[in-house]
Amino acid sequence: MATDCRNCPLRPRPLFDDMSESELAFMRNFKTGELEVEAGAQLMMEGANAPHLYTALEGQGLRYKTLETGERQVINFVLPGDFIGLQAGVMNVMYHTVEATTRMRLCVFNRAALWSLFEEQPERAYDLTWLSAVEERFLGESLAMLGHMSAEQRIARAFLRLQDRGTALGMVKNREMPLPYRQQDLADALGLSLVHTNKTLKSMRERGLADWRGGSMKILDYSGLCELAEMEEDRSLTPRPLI
Amino acid sequence: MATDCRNCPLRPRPLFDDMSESELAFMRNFKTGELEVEAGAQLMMEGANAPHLYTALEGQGLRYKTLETGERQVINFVLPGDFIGLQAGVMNVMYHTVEATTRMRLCVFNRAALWSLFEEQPERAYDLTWLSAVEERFLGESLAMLGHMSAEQRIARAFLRLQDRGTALGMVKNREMPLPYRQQDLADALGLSLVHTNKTLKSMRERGLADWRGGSMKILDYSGLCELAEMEEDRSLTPRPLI
DNA sequence: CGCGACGTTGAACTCAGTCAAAGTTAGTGG
DNA sequence: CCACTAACTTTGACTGAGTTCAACGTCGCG
Repeated sequence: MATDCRNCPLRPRPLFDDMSESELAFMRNFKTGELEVEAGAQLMMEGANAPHLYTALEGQGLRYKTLETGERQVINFVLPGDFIGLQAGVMNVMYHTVEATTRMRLCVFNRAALWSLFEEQPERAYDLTWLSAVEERFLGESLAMLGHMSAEQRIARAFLRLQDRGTALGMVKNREMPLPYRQQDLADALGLSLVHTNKTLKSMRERGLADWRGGSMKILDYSGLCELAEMEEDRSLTPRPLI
Repeated sequence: MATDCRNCPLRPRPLFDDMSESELAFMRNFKTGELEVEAGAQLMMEGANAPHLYTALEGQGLRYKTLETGERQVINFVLPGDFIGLQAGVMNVMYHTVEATTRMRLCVFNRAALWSLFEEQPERAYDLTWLSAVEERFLGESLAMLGHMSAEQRIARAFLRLQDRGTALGMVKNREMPLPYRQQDLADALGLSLVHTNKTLKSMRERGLADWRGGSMKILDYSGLCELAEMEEDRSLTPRPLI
């Protein structure tokens, strides 16, 4: 039973912008259904086109590129509210793969209708560009992270960024949130080897900074982590459009 | 004397998509003038808003982020045809700085008119999103590069990417193109130290791969560089919109 | 119970960073 | 025309964070 956009569980969150009546009407029409996929499913494949666009409703996933050498670069972690398939939508081909890490529920949009969005809903088109610009910003920050930070700092920063997003989505209780990824996933996101990631995680656990085991990540020393990651202690995410 | 968009020196290049009459008319109106800046000028500043958007017409520049520690992360090299200020346009603030490396000539657009672009010119809005998606793709590749490649490979890849862009812009003669950056700029782009960049450049020069000195970069062994960079020898850039 | 996926640990090695100093070049002003 | 400076490049020596290799441990599942 598909959720009506009017009852979207995500949109009421302060993280997401309000939607006008006309936008809502458009979205209800734009949305063609819902999809539930099992953990491990590939939603989008690098090099392929895709007939659908998605917005994650529930569950968690990964975006990654596969390199010629077989290694992976994780581009980002996919959480509820994330729009999936913009590249395929405008460029007709994906340049990274999107995979479900847990079982996921997704809103499905018809790619062919994307053009009508630009024609009929300039606000929504603007929002799409906004999202793309945010992603660009995020990737720029990731680049800086890989270019200039130690393993410990990268992990601290990744944890804090995830916690920020998790907080805005109500996934955090008592500085603890579900993080159902493997160590290899984090290593591939941060440009580190699995072994070194493992050792650094252990040291951070022992030093009482953060504890990530069994699919759940808990921040133990918030201030310490912020300092390590060179991040403000007082942060909040800018509200963003939901598509 | 400002160039009329009808006589745009860039648009006829195969790198750029054709433009319809109505798009051209819109662009002529959207463009409010031209700006010429000296080498070293900052066009956009991180954290600040900007009243204007630009498209580079001539000259070369840099996009970079400044980190808390004072280090820089170069995000990308700015060449003619690049659109500057999308972040400021949609997010009201830049998250990186854009600086002219050489004297530059730029088309100037009024930021306030950006919204009219979305309202009146869905094709142009689509193009803008397209550009943003391309940038996202590029950053994803850069991330993979920093995460998984050796210093030599990163430099090889950077050179080839620049040469691809330079070729499409007619800046390459005999596998040689102007590259007016400092070694520090490349180092900051690739997440390497200046010293190591210098030594790697020397070794690549001595091994007959590529020679970059005095503001000019020449590829000596194309096949060798491609192999090193894990790139196809036979590449071409997808035509893209010019804004 | 055995297999596969994931996590943990130790040892050896190496690529790249840091430090420190000298060389080169272009520009400036006396 | 030459001393002087500032920006950039080059070089050598030393160091260490992170990789690689190779096991071993643990847990859930068919």
